[in-house]
Amino acid sequence: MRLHSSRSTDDRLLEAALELLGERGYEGATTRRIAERAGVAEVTLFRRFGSKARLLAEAVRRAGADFEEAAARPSGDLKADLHALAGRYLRQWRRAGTFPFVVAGAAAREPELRRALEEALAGRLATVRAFFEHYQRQGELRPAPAGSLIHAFFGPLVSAALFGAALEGAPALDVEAHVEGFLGGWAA
Amino acid sequence: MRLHSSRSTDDRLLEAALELLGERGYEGATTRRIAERAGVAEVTLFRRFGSKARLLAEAVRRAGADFEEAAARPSGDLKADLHALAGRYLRQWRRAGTFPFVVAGAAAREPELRRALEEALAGRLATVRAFFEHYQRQGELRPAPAGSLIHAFFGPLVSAALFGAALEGAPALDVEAHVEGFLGGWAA
DNA sequence: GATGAATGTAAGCGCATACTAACACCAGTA
DNA sequence: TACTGGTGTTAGTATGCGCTTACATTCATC
Repeated sequence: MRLHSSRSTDDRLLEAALELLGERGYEGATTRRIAERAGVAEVTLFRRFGSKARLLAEAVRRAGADFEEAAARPSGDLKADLHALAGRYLRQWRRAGTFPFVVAGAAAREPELRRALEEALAGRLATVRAFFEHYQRQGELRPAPAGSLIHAFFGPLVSAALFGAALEGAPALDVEAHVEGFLGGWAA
Repeated sequence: MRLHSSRSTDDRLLEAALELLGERGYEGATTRRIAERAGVAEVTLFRRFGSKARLLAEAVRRAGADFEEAAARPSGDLKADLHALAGRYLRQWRRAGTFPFVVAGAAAREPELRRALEEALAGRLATVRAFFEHYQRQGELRPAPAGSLIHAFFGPLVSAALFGAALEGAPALDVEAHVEGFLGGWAA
């Protein structure tokens, strides 16, 4: 399969797979529905990706790469960077809906998915870690372990997105206040 | 169904459902497997709960109640309370594995599950909110919106648990440092 | 010892799933 | 013209799903 990559067919399948993963979960993203949404015959899906598992793993890898593009590159102005980061991050989670939870849940029992997820997360993590370490070297952040900074800054964004997606009256996160609180706790 | 509640049968079904939800996801938690693990005939499951959806919703409600028991009751010593809270919370998430993500993902397409999840979360949320508001009244925490405090404190715990469950080399969370950072940002 | 509630056993229904086989079409290239 | 690679169409397969029906068994209470 995937002899000469006919890009647009693969693209449409991957995109449809991504959408349906978020909307319907792993088992709900059936090969029929994916093919239908992509405007392609079901058999084409199998011809090009071999199996549902490989298609979905590939789709997750691609979603990870998209996420990566918006990653953290220090500009020199820590506070401005944090604001921009938080905004972009929240927007991505909001657009993703339940997708990350579906994938995290399914990854436990789908080895191909798990590998794709680990790759995607590891890439993101390295970028973010480098971001914080940069500002530690500049002396603007305390020399705490990068893990602490990462969780202190991204954790509240994650929980706001998670509870926002799952619960109607979830408590809101004020980005302004969050950045202030983070700097209060971790600025040098 | 559920005429005279024969507790142990229901209990075993609910427990098995909870385990399988975490291990196999919503669709992977089949009625046959749940019944087998509970040591009960499949038909008994339907006689007592009527449908798979109702059984799983009930199981989620129960998991929420268990979580609730360990909830926050202010002792007067803020720092000690935060430590205890963080420890208990992390332990619960760790034991839960991917269960919360499975539920969050499935809730989007299973209305009964969604209602159960919303109930469980709303209960938890109220307790936690009361905890922070107590210490605000004592003048030990800044008078920020409760949502900001909740996300600032629990967010890092959630992200640590999430990435810990999904990724081998996830960055660790130092609870000690986390509480320090939180107080640095939000203590009055 | 009869009653009735809770459970078990066995068989199966209708349906959707992931995936395959066989064959037809069509565009671009040699 | 002939070939070839990508796709579509149609019709499957085997499997597992949620759920039901009919009948048998256990066991405490009256």
